[in-house]
Amino acid sequence: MPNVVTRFAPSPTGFLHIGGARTALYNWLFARHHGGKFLLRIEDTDRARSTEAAIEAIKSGMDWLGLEWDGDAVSQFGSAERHREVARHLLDAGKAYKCYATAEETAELRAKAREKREVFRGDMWRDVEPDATTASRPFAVRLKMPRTGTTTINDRVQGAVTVDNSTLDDMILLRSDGTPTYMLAVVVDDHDMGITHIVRGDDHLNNAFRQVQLFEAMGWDTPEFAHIPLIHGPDGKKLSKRHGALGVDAYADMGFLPEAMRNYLLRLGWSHGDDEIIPTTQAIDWFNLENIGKGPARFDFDKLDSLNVHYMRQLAPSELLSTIENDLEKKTGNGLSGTERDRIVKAMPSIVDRAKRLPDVVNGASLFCNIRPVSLTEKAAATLDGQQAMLESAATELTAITDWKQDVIKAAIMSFAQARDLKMGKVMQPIRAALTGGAPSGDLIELLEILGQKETLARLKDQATA
RNA sequence: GGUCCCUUCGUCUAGUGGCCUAGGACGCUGCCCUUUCACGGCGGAAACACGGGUUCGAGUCCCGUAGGGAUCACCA
Repeated sequence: MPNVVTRFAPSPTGFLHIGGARTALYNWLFARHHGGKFLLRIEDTDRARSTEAAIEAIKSGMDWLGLEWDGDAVSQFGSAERHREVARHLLDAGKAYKCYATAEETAELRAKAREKREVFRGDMWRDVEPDATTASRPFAVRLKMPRTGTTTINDRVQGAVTVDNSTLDDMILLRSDGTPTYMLAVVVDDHDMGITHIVRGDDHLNNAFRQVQLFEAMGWDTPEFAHIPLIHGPDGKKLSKRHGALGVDAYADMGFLPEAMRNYLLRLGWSHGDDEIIPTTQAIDWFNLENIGKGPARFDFDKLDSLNVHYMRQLAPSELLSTIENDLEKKTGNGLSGTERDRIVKAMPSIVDRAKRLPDVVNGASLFCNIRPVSLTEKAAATLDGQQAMLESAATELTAITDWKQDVIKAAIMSFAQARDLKMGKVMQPIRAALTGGAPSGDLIELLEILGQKETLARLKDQATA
């Protein structure tokens, strides 16, 4: 398939939500798979609702996801003159006409038609000759839709979908203030930008039939369409803010890795046999339009989490550390020292073992920083209550160790417990509480070793004297 | 309401008429490992929306019913 060109065309009225992110991903994947181009076009023809902040949010969301677009992002509004020119051309060719009805009149007629259960085509001026009374009035430009026959789209996802032309309305191309509508703008832009494949949400499927008519009126080739099903919330209803209708930046903040997000979004509505773990390079290799599912999919945080766990474990300890470093320093309030860094890298495998999201890693890693005095949870405080003397002598026991290694430490603690006729748990639990303050932590002996004798003793003594 | 689309375990899905006593993943769950938390290992429960056809044979094809969704702007 030569010269594939796809595009992602969001309207800048908010952040890049999860559905848009998936649409962008599919477009990107398809283009990369075919060695084609992936373009970004901002659909900002609605001046009132478009904001610069939203444009930035969309771009940064795509950056985070690693969806690089080719060339500069295009502003649809910037081509308004070209859109008007096309409308004029259609007018001259008799394929469009001037409609002098006001917005209010139109709304009224529409309501009536609906009451009578008739299709509203908006064609009240279609066959009326303009006369002296209309000459000075503002007008909208409408496309003359065919009245007979059918239009069928061979959608790459939905299959062949046919609609009666009689249900198509004479859509507005130019508003009465002379500005182009989205319907006109998309078609013109998609043609001008040489888009070969339009991959978008299936909320646009109905629009596609009308857009096809516009392509044909201009004598342009119609691109291939692929309308992908929408993403729903966990309850099967439309995504709301309560669910996952957050910006992708929110997912970044929650501590998901972009690679995990890509894998999740890819599998949400697309499949490749039984494969679940599909890194991006593999995805580019495999992606196609045919394997996109037809039904809407629900968003599921658990599955996203499990993918996130997988990709966190894929990262080398030092890589993971550098991705959380900023957050870690924010948490501890200090820059990372060399020893702290060494401890964290050493402990990383066990930290990651019990982490689902990046903040879990941050918390786990923070235990290996110099964070004295350790702040205690209520539970930890209760565990420590009355154990001061025991901790004191345990610390003394540990001070005697000259070879600070796990097996040596373990042996020391065991003999310490035995000598006092204490169960291991009775010794381990207070030590853990003193060292971690009650934060989730891994193997205690390993923690001691990595923390080092000095820091361990210091933390123990903090609680022993408390 | 009109038009269009969709319907396999709780969720994401495999399945393109016989390989399906329906497979995988997440989640749930039993056991094992673990003198701590988790990880891990081995198991388990769990679905073809319903009703008619077509066919030697249907999750797979057709029709109907039900349910869900999208859309019906001088928004995009």
